[in-house]
Amino acid sequence: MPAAPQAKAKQTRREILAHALDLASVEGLGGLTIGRLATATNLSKSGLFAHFGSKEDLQLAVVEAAREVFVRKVLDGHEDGTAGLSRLLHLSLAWTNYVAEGAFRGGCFFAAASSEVDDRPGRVRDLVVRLTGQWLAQLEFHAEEAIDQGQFVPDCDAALVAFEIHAFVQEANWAFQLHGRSEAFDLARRAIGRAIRSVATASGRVLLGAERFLA
Amino acid sequence: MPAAPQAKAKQTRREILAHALDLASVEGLGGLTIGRLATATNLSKSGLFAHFGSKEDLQLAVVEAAREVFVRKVLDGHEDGTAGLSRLLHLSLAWTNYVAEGAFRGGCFFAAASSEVDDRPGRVRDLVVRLTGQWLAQLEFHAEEAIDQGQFVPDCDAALVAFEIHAFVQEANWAFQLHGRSEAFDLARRAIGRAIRSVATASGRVLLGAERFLA
DNA sequence: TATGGATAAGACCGATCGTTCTATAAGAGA
DNA sequence: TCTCTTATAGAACGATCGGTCTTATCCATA
Repeated sequence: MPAAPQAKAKQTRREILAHALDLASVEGLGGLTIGRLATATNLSKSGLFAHFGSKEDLQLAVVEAAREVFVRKVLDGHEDGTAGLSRLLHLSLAWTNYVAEGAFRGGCFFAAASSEVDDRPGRVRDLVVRLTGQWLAQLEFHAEEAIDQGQFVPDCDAALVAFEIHAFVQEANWAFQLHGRSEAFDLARRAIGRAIRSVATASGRVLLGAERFLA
Repeated sequence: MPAAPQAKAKQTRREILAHALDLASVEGLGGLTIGRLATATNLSKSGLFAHFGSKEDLQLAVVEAAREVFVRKVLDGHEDGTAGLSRLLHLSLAWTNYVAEGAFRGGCFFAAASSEVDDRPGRVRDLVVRLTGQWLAQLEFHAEEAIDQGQFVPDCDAALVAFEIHAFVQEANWAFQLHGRSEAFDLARRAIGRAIRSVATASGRVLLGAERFLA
């Protein structure tokens, strides 16, 4: 067993994870079979298996890889100075676009993973809980920032705003994956705009006025 | 093969489906294994299998059974004369309560089934698509009724209102199943109230005033 | 060029999957 | 009581699962 993996193994591992991400987003983390993944990567089952100690470790690596894609596509480029309402709005729309563009064939990876692991305690579930919880907390944090900056009304519930935004994007993903309703992403954008506008102050509305995507 | 199943078989079938519903809501439609279901019902694998021609037929029967539970717990008692806004609100809250009360151990059956079948074409997927689509259309229909009755503003988008309500309940189910946040159902109720209130006319607001659960 | 650790293949394990086949209890009608 | 249908059991099938073990092929360095 390699204590420190070499360069070539690292590369193979990356290729495996790329296929694994695609497969898992469609078939789910459970349907991600070592045999099928080996076929997809032109490797033998045992050859592939050697890169991960167990199926659980493979699943953990896949979730981690999915997180990296999410960070790259949604968070990167949004770490500049903007804060509060503007940041919340941009993050929400970037997230909507990322789901709409189909980064994963099977739709939002974490949405698919969530319902699969929620009844199955273990390290995979713990990781999914942690990552999705962090994202939700980030939305809520920016909503609180917006309150502090007077962009949202003082009695606005930041947790409720985060709840609503998160709900809209997940709903759009559901409607598109199950019903093929691509217009659901537009509904999500409008719903996000409505939710934010409904708690925005006059000064907040000034920022909103400059934004597209709002009903 | 029985052309017309007898009374005893009917009863056994019901008992099987009761266990199957419970198992499938937790493990998913795919995790619903004939072997485990046989163990749970104290039947032999083949004895159980004889009641359904195939696993697909078993899954179809399970989805149908889930629909019956949904109808009984959410729709029944709401078929009286009320219409429009009042009906929409009552249905939405009844749905929220039904999910919150945990009719199924694994949370909303159709939410779990959705993400499992959305990438797997077949009769099971078609059925889930049809049933969830009907429910969403029903919400939208009542929103349109509310517009026609002057309870919602004329330029209100009924599809958007249905989208938002559906999103909130599914989000609450997700937050509770994955994060154990039982307060998510309260967030859903408040969000539903906010969404409805934001498109209600003065006459619609009169109806809303009489309702609890609104932020 | 020889050697040694990293990388992969291939055969195999027991378990479980959906499914089929055959045999056996149980109940109703003659 | 005999018979015929129905309801269930039991054994077995090929396939596939996650995982292990042994063997072969690289490639870098000495």
